[in-house]
Amino acid sequence: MHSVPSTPDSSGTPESPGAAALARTDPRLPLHARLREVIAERVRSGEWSPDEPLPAESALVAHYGVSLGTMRRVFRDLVDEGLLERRQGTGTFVRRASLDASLFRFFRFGAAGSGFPRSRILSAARQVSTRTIASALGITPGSEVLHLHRLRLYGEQPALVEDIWLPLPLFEPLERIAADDLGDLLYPTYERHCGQIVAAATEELTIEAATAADALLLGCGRAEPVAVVERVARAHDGKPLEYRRSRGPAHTFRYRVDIR
Amino acid sequence: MHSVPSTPDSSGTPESPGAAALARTDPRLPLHARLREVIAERVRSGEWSPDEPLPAESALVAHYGVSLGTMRRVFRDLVDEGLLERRQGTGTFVRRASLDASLFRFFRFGAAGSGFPRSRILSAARQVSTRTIASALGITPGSEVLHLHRLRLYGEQPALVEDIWLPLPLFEPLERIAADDLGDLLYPTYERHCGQIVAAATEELTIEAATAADALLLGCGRAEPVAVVERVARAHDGKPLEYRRSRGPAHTFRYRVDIR
DNA sequence: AAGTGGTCTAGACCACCAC
DNA sequence: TGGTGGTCTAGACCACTTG
Repeated sequence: MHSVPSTPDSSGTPESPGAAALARTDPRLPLHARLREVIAERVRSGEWSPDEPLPAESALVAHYGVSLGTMRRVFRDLVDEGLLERRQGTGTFVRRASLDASLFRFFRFGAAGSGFPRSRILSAARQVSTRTIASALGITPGSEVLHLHRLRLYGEQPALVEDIWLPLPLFEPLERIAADDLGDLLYPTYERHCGQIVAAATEELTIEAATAADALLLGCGRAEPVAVVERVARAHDGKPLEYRRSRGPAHTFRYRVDIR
Repeated sequence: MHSVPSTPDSSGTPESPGAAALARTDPRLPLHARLREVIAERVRSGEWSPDEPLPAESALVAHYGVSLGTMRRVFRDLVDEGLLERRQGTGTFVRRASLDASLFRFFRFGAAGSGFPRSRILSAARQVSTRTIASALGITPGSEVLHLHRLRLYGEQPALVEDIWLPLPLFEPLERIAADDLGDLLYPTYERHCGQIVAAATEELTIEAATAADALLLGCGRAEPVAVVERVARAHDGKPLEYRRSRGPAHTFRYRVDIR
């Protein structure tokens, strides 16, 4: 028997189609780490939409010429990383984040408003970016951004005041949508009208005194403490998509962390 | 499911020594999940100290009669869970948490105090537990607890006021230690003198107005907003070990979260 | 040098889901 | 029914740490 243990490369042995991509990665890394980067790069490039499954693991195993165990290790890492999700019997999918609900983990409101909060867009207009906004969005100061100002309420109870800034060439389609049609959830709107998928975010919590304008909108006293959540939302490739500043009365603020 | 085809139970075939423990788990679960619970239970029972390695994976593979791949899956899950840590060439160890530094992720102080904060114990005394304390510690209201009151400072700058409650039969040894000898870090002290290892914690952040006493200690105005961090620290088996309430000036508060 | 965990492979069978 | 991911096994070799 001519056992073929390792597919020696001597003659014109046809390599796996994906071998070239693997060869471009750091050869000092373990194979699973190298393959993980290759797959992650394909995901970040937007090659697969969150609605279409990736090729089956068996197909990718053949494509890259690795074993099933290695391929599964790659997938498990990417799932842990939050890039993918797997559904048995269905396939492997690019994960689409659902961050809109997350903000409300920070605030507790009268149990009355158990449902989802409504949004009222107070204004939507072009604006020249300040240094802070430009820095958050990774753009050059002075370039134009779209600015949304909105109020979120539970029933008639004001809960949060938000300012949202979006880099402008990218989010131009939103300008042609009536403020009332933007919907309560913005991220699906970003995806539908601008093709931008929010995949991750960084939030920073601080405490400040309410401005006169915010106090009026929130129905709290002037200079009363408010909790401020600053969020930068990003695409899979890390590109900043949104800079958001949300304020809510400090007495409604509560946040839980579990430490390992 | 996934009945193990090998090792039929027909004759007097000697089963693996660990088979009995596995048999006590829910047979509908995958083998790796069942074995994970068995190992986790042994860890939580305190069978291994954080300084002694667990048996090598080869030994456990033989003991439980599972394959190496399954054993490794179990270990990887337990590492992800934060229960264990593995060091190549050295062994697998019960993880000991290092939570003392974590509190200071919540607060930013003058970059001056770049080092570690000092602790000044203001008082240490027995106390009858209130309902709140008893509920946090999972003990019956009215039972005795040890109460520590301390101030943490960067240089001469007050940073945090803390109240710490410890269930009393357990932490009695601390009463015989001079307040000045408790040290800046309490968790190593708990381990050394009471044999209690803190493995996890839950923290809850809220915003309140400073009490007169706290304002005095923190050097801030009366009724100024303060950030409150309430922590329940637990052993590996989930038993509450400590209830802690830390307050710091709101303007020094800052917290970052990364959302997948 | 011996023992530990880390990587990788090959192949079998099972459970779930959609068509 | 066919294809997907999930589980489990067996065994080889490598890399790291310690004595």
